[in-house]
Order: sequence, then structure tokens, then C-alpha cells
Amino acid sequence: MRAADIAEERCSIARPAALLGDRWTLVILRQAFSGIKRFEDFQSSLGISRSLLSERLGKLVEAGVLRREPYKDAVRTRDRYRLTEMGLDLYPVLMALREWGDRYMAEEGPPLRIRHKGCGGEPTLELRCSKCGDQVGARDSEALPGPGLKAA
Amino acid sequence: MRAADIAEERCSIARPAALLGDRWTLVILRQAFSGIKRFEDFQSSLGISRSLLSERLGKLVEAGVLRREPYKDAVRTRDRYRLTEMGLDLYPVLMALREWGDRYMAEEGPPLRIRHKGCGGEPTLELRCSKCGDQVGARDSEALPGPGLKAA
DNA sequence: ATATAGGGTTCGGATTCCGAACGTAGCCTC
DNA sequence: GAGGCTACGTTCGGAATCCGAACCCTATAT
Repeated sequence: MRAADIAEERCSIARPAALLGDRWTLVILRQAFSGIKRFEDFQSSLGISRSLLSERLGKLVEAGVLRREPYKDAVRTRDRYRLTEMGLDLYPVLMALREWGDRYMAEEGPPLRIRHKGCGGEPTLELRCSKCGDQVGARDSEALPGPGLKAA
Repeated sequence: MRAADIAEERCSIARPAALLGDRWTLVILRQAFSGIKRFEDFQSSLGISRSLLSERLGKLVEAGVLRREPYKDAVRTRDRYRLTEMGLDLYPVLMALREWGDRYMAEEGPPLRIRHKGCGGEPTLELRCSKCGDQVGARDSEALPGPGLKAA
């Protein structure tokens, strides 16, 4: 199998991975969540080559994660890339990566602190059972075939 | 900046992304969580080339996500790759991807159902404020510089 | 009309990926 | 004790991808 074929897999991890799984896309999204919208700003803040940035942004737009739209600056009309609802829903993915990175790859302490605007507390991810409410770890759960697999 | 330099960024998203951000690593980890341990089984279940698999597994071992260890089969000694504690802690990352994939990329329904072994319920990720306990979305939180950034 | 800025595209060269072929270390069988 | 098989890689050349630099196009702004 070529890597490109991963996107066709009937697997809800493989398909997002095919879209997000390259060295740039995740940091592009990080910037998008931090408020960056313009091509130039992505480019200069990341140092990515313009051709690759163009291609990646295009892919994200095509996938529906970003929306490209013109907007009026003080002086002129520009384009900007904004997260769609679908894109905003990637927030837990980024948060999960960040929590893991903070725990295992930040020798000098977490470079960012996340703040809940409402109360100033710190949001954290919890994997909780929707039935019993207990916190669940990797060892406490198992995977079973679901409806999408039977449809094959 | 070359893509390889991303790993040096002082950012808890960029560093994990540099390790996990390629087309194969995430699906390799998916297989590891689903119980696959042997080189041959990774290779045949994914169709990845042996050279790349070897390189990826080596990187994950070096990073501390997997541990390579010999073990005694019924007949002989083999090697296997197992998730370390650090690797098991990637579970939320995979779950976040899966939830997103189920929502947006599974036209025929989720291919997998996750089951809490304890009660049979379905574990889901929640981003909750550790102070007020409210559920938090992308728009309800903001990023501030943390200790690791000041140490620069 | 000329200059500047934003947002790309094009183009070679460098890097990475890939599949197929080969290497090797145990065991098992004859 | 000579093959054979299995598990686990490594090596190799060609194909795909990445990269930076240079160029292009459209709007203002002067």
C-alpha cells in the first residue's frame, strides 16, 4: 500500500491521519487556533516554503477544515483562512497532543498555559465513560466492530 | 525552516507533531493499541514497506513510545514492540482523532465502537475546566505564555 | 506609470519514500 | 550437519515529495 491509499481505509484514525499526518499540517492548525489567518503570517511565523504552504492550506480548505474568504482590511480586500466548525472541532486533537507534549517533551516546563476564559481555570482532557462516568484509560477499554464496518 | 527543525521548536504541539506527524506513525500506533506487537504483523496488516516500518519503529523506540523486548513464544524467542507508559498516554490523542474522524469522515457510520470494559458504556473525550468543571470549547479558552517559554 | 504588498505558481536540485531483493540468526527436520 | 523456514531487518535504485528562490498577477497607494 502507498501512503496515499491510507485515506481510503475504512478507519476513523487512518482517514484523519492521512489529512493531518505530515510535518506541517498540525503546526499550521496550531497557528490557526492561535489566531493567524493570513497567508503571509502563516508563512513568516512558520518558515514553511510558500509552495508547500499553499498546497497544505488548499488541502485543508478542500477537506473543509479551513474556509478561505475575502475580507476588508482598513485599506483593501485580502484573503484569509479561518477555521470552520469542522476545524474548530479539531481542538481536542491539538489539546491531546499538547498535554502529551507538556508531559513528556517539555523539560523546562510547558511553554503555553491554557486558560478558561470563563473562570481562569485550566482546561484538561478527560476520557470518561458516558455511561458510568468513570475516567477511562487505554487498558480499561476495548475496540469492537461498529456499524460502518459491517456496511462494507 | 526545514521540516526536520520543527522538533527543536519550544512548543508542545510542534514536538509531538515532529514525532507523530507522518503518514504512517499514527496508524502504526493505532495497531499497537489494538494489540499488534510483532514486526511481521505490523507489516502485513498495514502493507507498509519493511524499510520504512523498521525506521518508524526505531524512532518510536528511541523516543520512548515503544519498547522493544525479546519474549518467548511457544517455540522460540522473538522480538516484540510494546507501548510504554509514555506510549499508552497517547491514547487520548488517538481517541481525539477517532472521534473527529467518526464525526466528519465516516459516511457509513463509525467503523469501530469503543467499549468501557467495566460497564460496557462508551468512553468519550471531554475538555473540562479543572477549576469550574465546565465543558470548554476552542472559543472559550485562550493561550498564555507558560514557564517553559520564559526559561528561553 | 510606477511601486508595493499579498497571495500564489514554477522550476530545478535535494531529500525522502517505496518495493523488491538480499542478509542473518535461530530453530527444526531430515 | 545441510538445508529450510521464520522473524526481523538492511540495501539499493527509481519514483514521489520537499524545498528555496525566482517569477507572476492583481489591487491599491503615490
